[in-house]
Amino acid sequence: MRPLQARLKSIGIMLDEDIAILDRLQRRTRDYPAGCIVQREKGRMEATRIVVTGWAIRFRTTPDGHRQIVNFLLPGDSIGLYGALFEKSDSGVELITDATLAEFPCAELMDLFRESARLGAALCWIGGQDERFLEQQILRIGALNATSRIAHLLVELQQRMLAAGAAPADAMTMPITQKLIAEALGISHVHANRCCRKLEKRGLIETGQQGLTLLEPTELKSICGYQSSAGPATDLPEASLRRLGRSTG
Amino acid sequence: MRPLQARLKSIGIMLDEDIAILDRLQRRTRDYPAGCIVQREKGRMEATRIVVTGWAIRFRTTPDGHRQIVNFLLPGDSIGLYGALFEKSDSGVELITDATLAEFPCAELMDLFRESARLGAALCWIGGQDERFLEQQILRIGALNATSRIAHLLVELQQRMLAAGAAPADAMTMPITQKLIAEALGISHVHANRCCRKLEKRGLIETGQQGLTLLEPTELKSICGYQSSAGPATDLPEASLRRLGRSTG
DNA sequence: CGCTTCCTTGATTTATGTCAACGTGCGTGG
DNA sequence: CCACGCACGTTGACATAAATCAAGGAAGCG
Repeated sequence: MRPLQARLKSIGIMLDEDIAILDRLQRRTRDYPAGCIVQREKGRMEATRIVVTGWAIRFRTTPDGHRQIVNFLLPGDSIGLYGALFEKSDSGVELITDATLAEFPCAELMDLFRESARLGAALCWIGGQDERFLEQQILRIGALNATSRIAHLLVELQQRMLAAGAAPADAMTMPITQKLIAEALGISHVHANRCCRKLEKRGLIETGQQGLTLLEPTELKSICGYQSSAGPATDLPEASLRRLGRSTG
Repeated sequence: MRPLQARLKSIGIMLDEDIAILDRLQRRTRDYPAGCIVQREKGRMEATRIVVTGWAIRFRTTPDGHRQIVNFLLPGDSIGLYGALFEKSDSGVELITDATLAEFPCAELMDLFRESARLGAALCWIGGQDERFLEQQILRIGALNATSRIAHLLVELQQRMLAAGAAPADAMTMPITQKLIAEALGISHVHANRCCRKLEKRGLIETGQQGLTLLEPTELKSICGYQSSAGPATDLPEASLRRLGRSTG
């Protein structure tokens, strides 16, 4: 199953017909190589895209050339979900691995809203989750020290991989470099390296050529005081579910 | 005119009937004193609220007691816009001035989506803007030094006041303390004070008992490399406007 | 009047940035 | 095949931004 469907299925309101609609929406996919800029900063948003496989980053650049990663995009995440509502994007999107993206015109998304109120709500829910990820990022950068920031980020990414349907074993290894960690967390890559080495020496993570591996997620959580956000299964209020079920017709 | 209407009117798709609907949605208001916690962290979201007058903060707290402000809420901003989609809120909301809030059940918002596709899109647009504010906040905290962070925050808040319909003169003074600035930008209040004093001595801002005043917004922008996001007037693509106009019926 | 909150400033410590150098793997092109 | 450049990781020495500790002043408020 595609990761978007996996995420939405976990909130418990998806019917088979909804899954079919989502399959249709993502029928056109395209492969891109790592390093590809899928969305330019201040550029037009032409299409809505959904990450099917691979990882990407959403970033912004300051006038002095400093690049800040605002969020990582994993399978199941959207690029330009509100594309129909905004002429331009403030942030850019770059692929950090080879990736497969599902692409469709922004307008098709609005048709989907008409077709199924449940799905419309589900996609708003995705958007709301994005906002939570940004809040988590602010918490990390604003309130934690460098080592805790790294632990916090790694734990969040793992949770998100699991939510997108990755097998628990696969969700331990992620295709990120120390440089990316540094750019995401507002620290220098030298300092990021030192903190990573510290975590590695404590046996909490492992770095290899294909990425970074979490060895002790539980301990990582404890050193950064990670608070998991409200679980998806219990998150959608029952009253809303019934409402949406009715209005679909 | 209420600030929410002012913000939406500036994007150019509001008809008189839409304004009337928004007026009706905000017919029930309630006054709260400064310091009031309107939404508890990890608490249930009972209602959707819109700030009519006054300022608030959205915050999160780490296990070690550090409070991080993730966003400021100004007149026209929403609290719990996606209330129907999430059982609990991850962040808390506290009023930093006396405030008037419009309150209505989350479900009423979904009725509104059915009533006017234009308004539904407009409210998604508000949600999308919130996301941009969070991205700005990440950029500030992650990529700028303390003084620039302060300048950047102040400029953004002023822009947002203007967008909500404040008179240009009023948009110069904001009801925030140095402690709040520190909590928002991830710096100590002592350091925030030193940076503020530096800006004050350069004649860029002024601090008085009723708040902080921007004297030289232009220069503040230049010292932090502030990039204004795409303007609202040109932001909603024409194609979407026409689409929405039709589907309203 | 005492309490609280906010602002202010100085002295000192600490976390993190910067600069510099070097190793490794890896793809590219000769 | 080798030589080369390039991106990434690693480590040390040093510089600096910012945190912490400490103390006090001013304004609001019961």
